[in-house]
Amino acid sequence: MRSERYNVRESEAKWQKAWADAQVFKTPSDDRRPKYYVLEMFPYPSGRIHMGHVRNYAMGDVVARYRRARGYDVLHPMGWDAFGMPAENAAMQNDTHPARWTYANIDTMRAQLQSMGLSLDWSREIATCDPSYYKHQQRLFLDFLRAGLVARRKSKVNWDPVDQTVLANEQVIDGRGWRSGAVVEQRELIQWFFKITDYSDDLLGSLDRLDRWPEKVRLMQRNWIGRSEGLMVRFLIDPATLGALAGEAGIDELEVYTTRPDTLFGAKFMAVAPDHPLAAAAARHDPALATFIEECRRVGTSVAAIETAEKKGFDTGLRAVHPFDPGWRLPVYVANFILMEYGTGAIFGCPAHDQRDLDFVNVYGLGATPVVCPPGVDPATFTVDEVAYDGDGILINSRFLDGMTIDQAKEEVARRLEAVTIGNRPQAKRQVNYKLRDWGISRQRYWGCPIPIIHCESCGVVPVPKRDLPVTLPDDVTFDQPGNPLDRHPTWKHVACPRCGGSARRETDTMDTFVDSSWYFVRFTDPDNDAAPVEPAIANHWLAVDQYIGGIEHAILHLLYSRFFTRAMRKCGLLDLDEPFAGLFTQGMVVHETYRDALGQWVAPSEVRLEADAAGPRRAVLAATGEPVEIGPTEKMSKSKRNTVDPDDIIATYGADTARWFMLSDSPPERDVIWTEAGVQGAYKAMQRLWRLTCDIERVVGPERPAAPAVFGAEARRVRRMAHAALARIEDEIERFRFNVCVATIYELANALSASVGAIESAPVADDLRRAFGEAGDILVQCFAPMMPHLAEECWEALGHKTLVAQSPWPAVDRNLLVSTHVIYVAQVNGKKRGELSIERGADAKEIEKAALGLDGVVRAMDNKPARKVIIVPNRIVNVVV
RNA sequence: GCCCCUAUGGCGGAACUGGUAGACGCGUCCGACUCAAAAUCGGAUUCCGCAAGGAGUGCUGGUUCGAUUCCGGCUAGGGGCACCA
Repeated sequence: MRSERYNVRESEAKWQKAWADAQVFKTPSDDRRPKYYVLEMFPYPSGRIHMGHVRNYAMGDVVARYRRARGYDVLHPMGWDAFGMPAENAAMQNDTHPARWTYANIDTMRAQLQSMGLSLDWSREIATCDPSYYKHQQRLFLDFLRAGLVARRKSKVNWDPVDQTVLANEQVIDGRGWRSGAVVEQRELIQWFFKITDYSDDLLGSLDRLDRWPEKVRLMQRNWIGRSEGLMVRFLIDPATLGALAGEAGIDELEVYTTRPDTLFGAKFMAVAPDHPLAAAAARHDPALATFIEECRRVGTSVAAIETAEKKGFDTGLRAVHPFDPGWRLPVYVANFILMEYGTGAIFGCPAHDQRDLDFVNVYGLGATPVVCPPGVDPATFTVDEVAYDGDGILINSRFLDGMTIDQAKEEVARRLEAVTIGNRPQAKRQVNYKLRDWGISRQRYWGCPIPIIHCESCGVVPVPKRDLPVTLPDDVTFDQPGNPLDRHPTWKHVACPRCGGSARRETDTMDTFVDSSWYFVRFTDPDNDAAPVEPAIANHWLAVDQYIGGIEHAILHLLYSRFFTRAMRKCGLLDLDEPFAGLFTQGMVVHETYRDALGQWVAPSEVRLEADAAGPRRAVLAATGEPVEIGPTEKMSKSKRNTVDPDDIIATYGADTARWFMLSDSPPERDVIWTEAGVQGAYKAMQRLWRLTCDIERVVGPERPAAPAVFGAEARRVRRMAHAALARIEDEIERFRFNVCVATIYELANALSASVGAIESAPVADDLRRAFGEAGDILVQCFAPMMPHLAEECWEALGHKTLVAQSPWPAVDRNLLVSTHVIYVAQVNGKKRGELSIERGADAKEIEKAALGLDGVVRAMDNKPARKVIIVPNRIVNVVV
């Protein structure tokens, strides 16, 4: 007789050791079975794992264990995204070294992850801050450089004044640094760039083929890449208006990019960005304009500034000639709402059909002539004053375009202007534009991968020869002042030029940490390779990642960069792969109620006692003092609001299986899960119930499993049918990432088996039924094994197995059991249920109709009226229409 | 401003491609066991109604024998992008 209570702590330790001893999760490199690569986004070693990690890795582990049972050669690795600012901040605050802080955190978090019982191949563990990793990243940089995918140029950058470093566009959120939250400033610096824009079109077009990605993520990337089709149009400047500028180069014309060439006859003005060369040229002769430009710069690009800023402009005095009318002049303004970074930094303004242009002319009184008339509106009376019209319609007030649709007019304008030649070039050409910018990777920080470049006064920019890699970070650095410790290190940056041997200077910028995470999934396929970043044959075998799982917050940054890296590595001959992640799942967050005490201070859940009040509202008090606590909104777990729960505490109290089970029950994986104490206790009870059920089944089955009988009796058939139906459903739901429905199905099976076993009063039980219970018990345990692996091993052993369930093949569904001889029809009258009838499968329509019309409920509802029509849906429903 | 998603009992959520709305869990109530409690087990639990029955998937209109599911129009909540020409 077994213990009635499942001892979580003992069992979890025992089975974790058993898995490790048998090396169950180590992925050999010479397996012939079909491969399956499942990966969860690797963590930043911040100190301790949080519930978000638990959820992420619980899901990934379900997939890994399920695929392993289904006979796949599964790769399921783990590593550390280990470079980054927090390590430097910690170094500053605690007088430690970023490396020591990082590796200590890794040790802590590794132990925590191991306590979760994840089926990871720890022999492949990597940390991006290890020279054995970043050495290869430096090689990749040099490969990319040789392939023309790296650029070094002066550019306006987003400068984070708190972190004292540059940020990529993707890392600026609402005008603030994504990490520090500081308002970002604009600075001009020389930066290293990865030329992600070389792949704008490919990165966009390939999204259509990522059919196992969430539509939401594809859409976000599509918008981020921001493709638009338009026309580049050259406007000549009327020489008579040049004034003091006469004779200067490059000011005789103004090129603009437009997606609405159809509205050319609605043009009222031209405008250029304050940074536009034309603005600069004009400002040299006009101090007032120079002052205006200076003002524009000061306002900056923060969200608040943009929202409150009025449309302002400064008339340069220049006049542009309308491309279709040599006598038509357009004033050229410098305007604060034109961005130098997009298009050509210059526009023609059509106020009637662009809100910004309309706001602008309403300040300067330039008027608005509508040139697109909405359907059903009289062109003679159609005017635009406060709200620009950007909808569909027919061209008006536009000479030869009148009567055309917008598309026809765009085509006509493009066709005509392409045919006009000015100074050997056509006046216009069609052009595709993207919002996507090249990826600036230079960071003025210490704790990152050094960029392997040497600056020599005579040779210029010289790549570090591959034989000299890695360029390692110096250990003896100080963090007692802001700025880059590498830059102020006494000796590190002084080196001999590899080309001429003269004195030279190392590049002191390090790479953006997003570079580290853009190829780690490739490195996992061959992590010990010292000769090269990857072995193409091995990488090509394992990649693409079959299932990638992580948070939606990486929808753009990390996923877009990784897609770029895959293409860049392909160009360098390192990979033969289109896309890195064939399947992507973005999980929801873990959220928790927030609590505040009487003073408004945040209170942690562990300090709060919830008091159930029969019907009234829920109340909470401080556990220590009984003082009331206000229950606030349920939000993402965060340290600042103190609404976190430590996974360690949960695992110590309830076990890893409980935490995993709770994460998978109830909430659909893509939605937020609300963490509650009651929910955890529910999961714990479920675990104990499953254990008791297994013991009950084992008692009925007995020590020896009977052989399969020639014929199963009715009850045995019913038990087997329940088990196989649940199994079929669970397979389907796991593959569709519907773990909450899996959990529900497991409960259903457990409830049914429990009732069935409970009904057995005493021995002896017939062999066929014992056999059926044994089989059903096995299926039940194997179904929850991916989710509660420790409990499953304990149950598997209790059921008399000598093997590990982690190494057992997934049971095969016996489809014959799922087909029953009778089906239940729902009988409806006028679409309302009035009864049901059990009838032999395949009965003909007449028979079904007769049976339905004979049901009491149907007769009553028909109220003596004749049936006008009877609709029969095979095996489902019969509807009588009266 | 533009784009997208979501809305089902007290709560989290089920409902295959239009076919029994509310599976499963939490909570609550009743009962059993117990001196008592915890644990466990059994039952009830969308709303109105004693019942028969009726209403019901954010609101509203439509298609259909039949709509949580499809289409149109709203409302609310959430998210992404954002002077992108």
